[in-house]
Amino acid sequence: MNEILQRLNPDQLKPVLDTEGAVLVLAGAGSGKTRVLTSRIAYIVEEKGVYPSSVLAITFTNKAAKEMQQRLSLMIDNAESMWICTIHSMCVRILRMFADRLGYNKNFSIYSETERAAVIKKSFQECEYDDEKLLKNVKWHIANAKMLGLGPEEYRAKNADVKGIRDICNVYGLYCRHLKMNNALDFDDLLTETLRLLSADKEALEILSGRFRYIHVDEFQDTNAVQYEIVRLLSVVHGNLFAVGDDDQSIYGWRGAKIENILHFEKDFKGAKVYKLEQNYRSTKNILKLANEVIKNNGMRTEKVLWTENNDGEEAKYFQAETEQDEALFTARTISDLMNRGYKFSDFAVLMRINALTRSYEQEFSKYNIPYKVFGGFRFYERKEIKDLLAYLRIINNPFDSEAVTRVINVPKRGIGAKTVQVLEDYAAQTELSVYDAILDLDALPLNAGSKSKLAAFGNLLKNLVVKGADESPDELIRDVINDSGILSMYADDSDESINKKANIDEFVNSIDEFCKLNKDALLSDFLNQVTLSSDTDEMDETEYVTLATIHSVKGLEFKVVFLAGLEENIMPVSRAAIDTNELEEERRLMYVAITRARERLFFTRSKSRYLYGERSMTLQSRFIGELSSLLGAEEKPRGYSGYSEYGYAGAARSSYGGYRDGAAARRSYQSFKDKRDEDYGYQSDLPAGPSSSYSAASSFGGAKSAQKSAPYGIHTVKPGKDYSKFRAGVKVRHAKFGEGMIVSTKGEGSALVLNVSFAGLGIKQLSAQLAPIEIIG
DNA sequence: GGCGGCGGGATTTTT
DNA sequence: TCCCGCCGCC
Repeated sequence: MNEILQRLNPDQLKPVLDTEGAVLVLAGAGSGKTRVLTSRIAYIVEEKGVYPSSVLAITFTNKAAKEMQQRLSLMIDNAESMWICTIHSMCVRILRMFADRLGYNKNFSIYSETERAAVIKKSFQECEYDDEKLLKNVKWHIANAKMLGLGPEEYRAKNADVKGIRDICNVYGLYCRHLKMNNALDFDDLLTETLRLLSADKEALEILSGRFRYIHVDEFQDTNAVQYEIVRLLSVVHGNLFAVGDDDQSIYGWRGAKIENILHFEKDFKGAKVYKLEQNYRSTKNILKLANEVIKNNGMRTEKVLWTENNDGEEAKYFQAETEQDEALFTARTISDLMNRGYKFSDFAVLMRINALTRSYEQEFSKYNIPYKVFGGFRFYERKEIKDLLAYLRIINNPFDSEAVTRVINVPKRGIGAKTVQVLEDYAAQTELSVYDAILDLDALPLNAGSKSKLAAFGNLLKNLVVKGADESPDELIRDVINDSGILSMYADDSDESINKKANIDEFVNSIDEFCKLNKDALLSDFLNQVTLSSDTDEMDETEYVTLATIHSVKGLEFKVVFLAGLEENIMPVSRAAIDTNELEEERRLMYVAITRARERLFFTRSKSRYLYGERSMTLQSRFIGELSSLLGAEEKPRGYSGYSEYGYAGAARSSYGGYRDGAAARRSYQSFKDKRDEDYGYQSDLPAGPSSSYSAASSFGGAKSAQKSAPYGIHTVKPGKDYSKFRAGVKVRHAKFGEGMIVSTKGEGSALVLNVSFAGLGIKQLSAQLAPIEIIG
């Protein structure tokens, strides 16, 4: 134990030893708040004799939870009996414990944003509204009401002056009814229902607050009103609440997070003690200076100035590109340069405000054979083919889930169309049963014989699956779903799209296998909950790749080298923030979060023109660059590309994948995936070696590219001794992506040989002979 | 009821 | 640019 405490500085030690009552730690970025949290938990268990099972720790992501659990299991016994999870996971566990008291079946479905939107739309149409503007309004208000924890009636009462509030709340009410009928909860319901349980059911509150004697909340600045209330209720008896947060890092205001939770902590919890951590262990002095410089422009914050004993480090660089390709190219080359100086791919992150900016990076990184992974944006589980399979699983888990039933009633095509579905839904609504019940109650339905027989077949399919669900494990069930539903018949042709989708399905099956292996005796509902509550950063692993991510998704993470891309007005800050001080301040906090992710080197980039939303337009430099101008080092001039002498990096030859995206891929082993792929889809198992060929293989694979966890980058070897002397002006080449072209000039020699190649319709591209996916033709 | 073609709208950020 | 929804024809 002493060993653990000795690793803390005096500021960190104080809150760790202050074990009783309410404690708030204002922890600046990189000040070791995770260490404080884990040390404190270890301390109360080891020194104060607190049972691990009395400990609750709420984290912001599943990844953080997993890491904390791992660290603690090294420090103390019985760490697995602690509840360390996100607040949503915690609520799921609580709700399952008390589901019957709330009128739910404990196998309730959890609806993500997609399902929510679908049900809202359905409710909207059932109310016979058709004004598109009203629909948008409804969506906004439902989200708002949920954030505040208000039901339809309460919300209407509180917003009587809002135009169209009647219509809005009609739809909202119907939406709630649908979810209830489907035995489903959306993300917000998980919170509000838990809160309802805790405030209405004294016994439940007693049981829970009796169990959790010591409550810890990480990223406290990002708790919203409902979450705050849950935490408050849980700790009201003993008052042992330990909250860690940083108001400067509050970036979820749009999701209802309230900085006030931090700012008013002392008022809300009488006798609360507040500690500040301002020493940063992560970044260089130069990086911290920038962080402090930006954030001081915000008005509403607790005064804090980060300092460090670390070195000055490199000055941050600012690069203004002409186009987004240039911007990505600069980054790709800088990464290549730094790779020669001992950095690893996993040391780099390119951070951006919006997902839409990743494209040019994906292209350039592929060209340069820089492996990357995209976080944020479309998740693996959001793909249509995966959602379809998930819907089948959801039905098995919870047959009342009519949303899932209607989703797959005609997937694959069974000749059951919208009209038939309408009849089923009408019947379900009248009888207050589910669509599943309606299908099994065919005789009562006003349908012709043809439709009935089709429905009967579908009903049998579902019934059999549900029966199997009673005693099969998730990995067996998914195979039943695939076999019995005949879903693969949809992707029987050999188009790229079908191959891609089948590969995704394959990965999905693998992910279930892995889940079952990791969690013995796991139930289907455990898997489904995990899937809906996981984010793609949860899937980050030790593999070597560059991280392409939104700033939001890298909260809590750190990288040696950070590129902050797209520093332009209307992107960062995003356009609407220009007119609203609160929003602008949140954008500035985003900037602060982004800067403080960097440990050693920081690059700011922007493009003077950008292709966005289908058109190219000129951009304006971000105001945040202006706020930093006094500190920014010599601007990196766009100097053609002649300034870069190094085009390769040591070890590039080992990398043969162009890059891969999608989070779920990370868990699958490359080898098993490859084998499977080869036998199932008739792939050549021996891809021609070398960057060019494997790049094209990767690109044709679209989203299914798999991380190579078990055999990283060593799988394909580069064609030995590429003969660079053949790359001369006038020679025709074929590029994996650009097609045929002709070399117009060359520069450098050996592995540093650079080619200017002219492609029809694309103009002249500059390519590395060693790395670019090109080959000589004719 | 299925399917192809066309037109309009969209892009903040996510548990 | 891409995706989705709608419409009209098979």
